[in-house]
Amino acid sequence: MILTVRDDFDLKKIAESGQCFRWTEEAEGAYRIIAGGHVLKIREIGQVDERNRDQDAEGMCYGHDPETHVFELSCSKDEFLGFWEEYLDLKTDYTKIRNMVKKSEDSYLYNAVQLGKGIRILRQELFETLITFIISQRKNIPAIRASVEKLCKAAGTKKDGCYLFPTPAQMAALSEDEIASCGTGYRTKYLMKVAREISTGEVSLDAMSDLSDNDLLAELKKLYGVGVKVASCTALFAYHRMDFFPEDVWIKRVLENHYAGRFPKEKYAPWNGVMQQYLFFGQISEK
DNA sequence: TACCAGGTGACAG
DNA sequence: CTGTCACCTGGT
Repeated sequence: MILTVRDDFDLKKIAESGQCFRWTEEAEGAYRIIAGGHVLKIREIGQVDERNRDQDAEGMCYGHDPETHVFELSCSKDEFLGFWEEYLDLKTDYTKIRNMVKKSEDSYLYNAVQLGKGIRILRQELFETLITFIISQRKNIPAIRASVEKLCKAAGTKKDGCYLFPTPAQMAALSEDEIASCGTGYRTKYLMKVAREISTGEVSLDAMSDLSDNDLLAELKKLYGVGVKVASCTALFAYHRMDFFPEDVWIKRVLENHYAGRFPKEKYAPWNGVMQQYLFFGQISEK
C-alpha cells in the first residue's frame, strides 16, 4: 500500500537513531523492519509538495506539513492499521514538537533538530525493547545488532525468511549456554532471570502500562540488570513515555560540553525524550 | 598486549 | 548517597 506522511519521517535517520536494532537497509533507501510478529518492507518513493495532493484514494495519509513523504509498503491496509500505524507513531505531530525549539533560546539544540529532522519515536514491543536494552550495556550498535540477531535465530519463530524476536516463553526455554552463545557475556544472568520472571507471569510488563512515569521507572529498575539507563530507554521506546530523557555516555558528553551538565527539561516537557533523540543523533553524526 | 565501549550490581566509605 | 570495581566479548 501507499503511505503519505505530511510530517517528519526519515527512514535512514530512524534506523540509525539507536532506538531500534532490527531495521535493515536491503537496498538504497529500502528497509526491512521486523517488529512485534510482523515483517515489513518499506521504501520512500518520492517527496512531493503541496501541489500534488492527489493519490490518497487507496493509501493512508497523516499530518499536514507542506513537505510530503510518500512510501511504498509491503503490507495490506488492514495489517497497516492493525500494527504499523501505531508502531510508526503516525498520529504524533513531530513538526509541532520541533517548533518548540527556538534558535534564539538554544542554538545548539536548534542545530541538532535540523540535523535530526525526520526522527520519530517508535512504539516498540515491551519485552523486545527491555531485553534488547539489557543486551546493549557496554556494547556499540553493530554489536547489539549482532547479538540480538543471534538471539532471534536461537529462539524466535521464523517468518518470511527471517526470525521474529522470541516471546518470553521461547526465551525462557533457552539454557544459559544457549543465551550466552548469542554474545551476551555477563548480561546472560540478567537475561535468564528477567525472561523467566516475565514468562511465568511473576512480572507483567503489560500491567506496568498503567503506572505513572515515576512508578514505571521504579518498577523497571527492580528487574535484575536494569538500571536507570535501560529503564529509561524502555519507558521511552516501548511504553512511549515521551518525557523520559535517557542519559548514556554520549548524551552526558553533550550535556557536559553544552549545558553545564544539566538539560533544561522544564522547557520541553512533555517531549524531552524527542529532544534527547535529536541531541543523540546530532552527536553520532558529528563523527 | 592492553585497553575501551551506548551499564549495572555489589560493596565500601 | 557517592565512589569504585569487575564483568563477557569484540574491536583497535
